[in-house]
Amino acid sequence: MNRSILNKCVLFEGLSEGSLEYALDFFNAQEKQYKKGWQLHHEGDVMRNFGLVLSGQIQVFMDDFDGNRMIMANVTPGTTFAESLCYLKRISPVNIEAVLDSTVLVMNTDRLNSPSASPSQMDLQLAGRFTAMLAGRALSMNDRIQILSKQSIREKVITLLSQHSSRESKGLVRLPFSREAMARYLGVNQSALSRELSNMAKDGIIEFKGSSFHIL
Amino acid sequence: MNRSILNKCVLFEGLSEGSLEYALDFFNAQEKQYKKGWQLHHEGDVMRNFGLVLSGQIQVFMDDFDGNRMIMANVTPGTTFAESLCYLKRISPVNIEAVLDSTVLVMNTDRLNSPSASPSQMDLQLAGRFTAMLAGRALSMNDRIQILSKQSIREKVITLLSQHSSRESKGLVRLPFSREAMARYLGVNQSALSRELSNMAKDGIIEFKGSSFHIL
DNA sequence: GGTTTTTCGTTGCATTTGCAATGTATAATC
DNA sequence: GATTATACATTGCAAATGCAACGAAAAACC
Repeated sequence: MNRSILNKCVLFEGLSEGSLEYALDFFNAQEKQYKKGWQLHHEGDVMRNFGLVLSGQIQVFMDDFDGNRMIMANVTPGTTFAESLCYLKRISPVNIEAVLDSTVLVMNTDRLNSPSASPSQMDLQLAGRFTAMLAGRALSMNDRIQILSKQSIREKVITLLSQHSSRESKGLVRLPFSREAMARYLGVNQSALSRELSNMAKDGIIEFKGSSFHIL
Repeated sequence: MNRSILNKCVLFEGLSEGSLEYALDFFNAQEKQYKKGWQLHHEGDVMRNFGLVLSGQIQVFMDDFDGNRMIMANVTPGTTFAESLCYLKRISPVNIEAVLDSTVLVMNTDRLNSPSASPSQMDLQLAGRFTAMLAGRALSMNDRIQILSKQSIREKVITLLSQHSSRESKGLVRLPFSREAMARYLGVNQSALSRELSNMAKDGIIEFKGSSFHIL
C-alpha cells in the first residue's frame, strides 16, 4: 500500500509503522479494487463506510429527476469521501461510482461510534484525527461557499486567488486546477471564465500563464 | 439559562440535569452578554472559543479589500459558530460581531484537544457529540453548495424545495426563511427571486403563499 | 516528426439576472 | 382609524454570463 498517499490524509499523516497498522485496524480498513463504472454505493442505502482513494478517481453524485447528474465531489488519490454520512449513519442521498479503475481504502467508524470503555491513548488520538478531518473539511467547504456566493466571475476569481495566496509568496498563486476544473469549482462556464481572465489581465488586475497567477 | 435553547444543539440535546452541568463544565461554558455592535472576535487572532447563541443574533463575516462585508453566517439562538476554527486552533480569517444585543454561551475545546489519560464515559460521549455536530454541519454545507452550484434561479429553488420536502408531506414545504433570507441563502437577488417564483407558478410548477410551497 | 487528442482562448448571440424604482399588501404603532 | 414601517411583487433596462461553434496552442501518442 502506498505510504505517500496515506500521508496526505490527516487520519494517517506522520504515523510510525506500528501506529499505522493500528490505525488501519481501528478504522477496519480494507483495500478494494473497483473497475471503471462500478458503483460503490447506491442512494437510499445507509452509508456504512467511508473511503480514502489510493489510485484512480471516485465520483460522488446525485441524479435529479430530470436525469441530470449533479457531481458533488470528484475524489482523487489521497482524499476521502463520505465520512460525515458514515459517522452519522445516515441514509445516503448520493451515489458513488468509480470513474476510473480505482483502488479505495474502505473504512468505517464503528469504533468511534461505540468507543471501548477504556480507550487507549492511540484510540483517543485517532478519534481526534477524525474530528480534525471533519473540521478541516468544514473550513474548505466554507471557502467554496464564500466563492459561490459571489455574483460575478471576477469576484469569484479574486476570492479564489486570495484564498490560495500565502503571506510569503506575495501575489503569486499556483492553483491545483485545470481551467475546466477551476470553472466547475467556481460554478461558472469555462468559456466565460477564460473571457473574464483575459479581461482581468487587460484591466491590469492579474497576469497569468496556465495555472500560475500573479495578482497585481 | 434557557434549557429549550440548549436542547436545540446536538451538544446538549436530551441531557439530564446533572449531565448538562457536567457538559457545560466540560466545554468551559461561560455565559456572556454582548451589546449590539460589539465585536466578539477579530480577524487574525487565534480562535480560542466557539459559541452557542442563547439570544439575539451574531454575525460571522469578512471584510474584503474593497470594504465589502461578506457575511459568512447569521447565527440565531440555538445554533453554534466557530467550532471548526476553534477545534483546529486556526488563525481566524473572520470577524464576529453581535448585530443585536445578544447572550452567548462561550465555550472551548481544550478538553477535546488534550483529553485526559482515562476519560469518563461522559467525556467520550461529549467528544462524540462534538464530532457529530461537525458532521452535521458538513452535510448542511453540502446542501448549500449543491444549491449555489446550480446556474439558474429556477434550479436553485427546485433544489431547495426538494431538500426540504420529506417523504410524508408529499410536495408540501414550509421554509424557515423570509423571502429576503431565502434569496440570500440561494445567492440571488430578492426581486429576481420573486419574479422567478411567479414565473414558476405561471408555468404550473409550484404554488406558493408566503413561505409555504406546493410542488406540482 | 507528424498525427491525434486535449486543453484553453475567442467571439457572436440569446438569455438570465442584477439593479433600481415603484407599487401593493400586511403588520405594527400610536 | 390613520400613519408608518416592513415585506413582497412588478417591471424596464443594462450588464453579465451561458452556450455553441470554432481556432489555436500544447500535450500525448505512435
